[in-house]
Amino acid sequence: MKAGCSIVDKPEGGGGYHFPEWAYKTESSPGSRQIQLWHFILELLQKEEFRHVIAWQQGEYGEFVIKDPDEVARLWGRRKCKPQMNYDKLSRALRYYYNKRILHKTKGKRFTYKFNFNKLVMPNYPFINIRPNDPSIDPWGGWSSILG
DNA sequence: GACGGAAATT
DNA sequence: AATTTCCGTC
Repeated sequence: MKAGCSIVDKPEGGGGYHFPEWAYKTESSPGSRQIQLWHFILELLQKEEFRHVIAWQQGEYGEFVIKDPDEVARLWGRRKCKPQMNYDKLSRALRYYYNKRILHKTKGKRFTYKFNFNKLVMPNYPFINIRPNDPSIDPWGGWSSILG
């Protein structure tokens, strides 16, 4: 029993959006669904209220900047019930995504990473049809029209 | 800050 | 398997 930390994950910001059931890992534990870090990142990127914490980088499709590493780590730690989470540990998890081809680092740019959309997200996760709230920013670069 | 090995945790 | 934790190295 983890008091104060619900099994069912709630999206940050209290918005209505969340990934469908099958998008979550259901591995061993029968009742527990664990959100993936990159799902969480996309969730934050989708909301305007977190624009000062993490946001899409204009110009490069799929590239985002963590403007407030401590806050992102705090939010992630809250979601996963890991109060001791920090950017050092969160970034290690992001680094494991390099070999998995989910993300890669934008070298030289501080706190900047980029999703490998074409390689993994689009082919395997068609449910990701979220749109940026700001029309001037289109991280999906043309894919949005295909996704509808 | 960023990287990645190693061990622990869930 | 996907992190979380810890840490030496650059």
